[in-house]
Amino acid sequence: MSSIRKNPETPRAVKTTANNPRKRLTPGDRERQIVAGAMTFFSEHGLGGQLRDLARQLGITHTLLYHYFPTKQALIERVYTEMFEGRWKPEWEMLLDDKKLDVETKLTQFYSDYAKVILQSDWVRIFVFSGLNDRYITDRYFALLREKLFPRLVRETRKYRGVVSRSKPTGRELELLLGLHGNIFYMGIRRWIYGQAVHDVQSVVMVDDVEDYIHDKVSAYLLSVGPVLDRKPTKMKV
Amino acid sequence: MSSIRKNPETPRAVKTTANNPRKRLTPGDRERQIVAGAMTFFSEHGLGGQLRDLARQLGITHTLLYHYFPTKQALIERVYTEMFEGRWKPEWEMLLDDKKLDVETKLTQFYSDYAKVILQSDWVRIFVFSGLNDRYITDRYFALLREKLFPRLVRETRKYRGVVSRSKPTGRELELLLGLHGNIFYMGIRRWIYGQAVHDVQSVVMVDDVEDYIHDKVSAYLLSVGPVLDRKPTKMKV
DNA sequence: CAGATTATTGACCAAGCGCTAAATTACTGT
DNA sequence: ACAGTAATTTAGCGCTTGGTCAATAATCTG
Repeated sequence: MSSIRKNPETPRAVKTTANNPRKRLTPGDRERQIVAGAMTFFSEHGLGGQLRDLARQLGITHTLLYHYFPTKQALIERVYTEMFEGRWKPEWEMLLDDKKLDVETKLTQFYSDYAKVILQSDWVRIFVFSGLNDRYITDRYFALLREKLFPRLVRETRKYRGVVSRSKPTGRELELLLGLHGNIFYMGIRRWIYGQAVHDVQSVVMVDDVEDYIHDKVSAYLLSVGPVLDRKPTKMKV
Repeated sequence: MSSIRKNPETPRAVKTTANNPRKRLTPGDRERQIVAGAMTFFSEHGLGGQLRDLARQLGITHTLLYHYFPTKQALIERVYTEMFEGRWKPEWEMLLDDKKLDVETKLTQFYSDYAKVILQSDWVRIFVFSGLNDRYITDRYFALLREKLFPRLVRETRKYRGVVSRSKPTGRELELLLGLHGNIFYMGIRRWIYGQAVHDVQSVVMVDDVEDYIHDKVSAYLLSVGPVLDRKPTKMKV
């Protein structure tokens, strides 16, 4: 949708003039350029952004987009796979399966690196756009997490608590875990959806600065999950 | 924008026929009906949803909307104020200021009631839509939180930890607090943006079921904030 | 029941949308 | 140099959009 207020600055066209002649790229280069441009473009204007505007931003005409992608949806799906499916690192699973490292180190290392991948404007915004839209990627991505990540985190958490059960995780167990996971992602939401500072971190890409926070969050999670889960759920009436 | 895929079911018009004649409401009733309809409509289709579709859903023509609201933006802003500004309860501040209650009870009671207000499809979705769009409400809403809520929560957290300082909260302090806050809100995001179950809670309105989870989250926060903050920030290289 | 009022509608507009087809113009190999 | 290929553009089609305005009809007043 992108525009409840009419777009403030119309992207300036890169006009084809005498000293700025029509550029002719190889199909491969042009396609990569389009996909890269589409990523940032859609992350800013939403999946409903106008192809004419994207084209203008790239300095080409919108019809050229249709030369490379038969339909807008095709371009979007290309962005999906490249940005979300393509950035999952199998080494994360290996790290979490490593029997030599202690749990706190593993979780902290994993989420530090994971955060570097997903805590970026493009990733967060397109993800949320998709969630609000048709959930095309969010559904698939959560399926990925449920298969490859959450079971490992549950296992490690139990190991940390000294619990040996291999049974299906309880609702409260999962809820606390998703609390940690959401905690990390919420930093991205605050930064790139609400435009609120993640404290003192104002750089375009969140990197080292957040590592302390992530370590804090992981520690807080591990520190509290045992006592909280061992406590009986006492409904406090309000 | 709402439609990357063409809208699946077109809202059926309530046709004006012989046995379903043109309804004539008082201006007050009609206006309320429009605003109420707009809330759910915009929460589903985004602020970019078509006024014609909203009108069709209400059983009127889109021109009638312009009789009550001069522009689409005016209607949206009306929704904003009614849904966000209008639902903040001053009694929350009184509850948190109550000197007789212990911290854990206060936080749990507050977030339980707060969750009932904000953890609803309309609220969460419109909030996030706005964040992705122009941040019109999110900015104003965060200003509200920073003024009326966060200072109280910081104060209570310190009281719980036995810390007497009244100094400006540190980044890590705020980050852990926002972790709790985001934890609560993240339940709504998961449920109404990602369409993922908040474990075993599938009802349209989240009510009692989440209270245990909220209590868990508050406990986890209070339990861990002291030890984590007392620990030196040790950068773990990844 | 006549007439005034006004809630509601139908017809319309200019701009913008995704998308198509045909014309151009920049490269490539010989 | 010159033809062939194909990357890129110009022109345009059908549809939708936010918004306008005069016509219609439901209700109120006398």
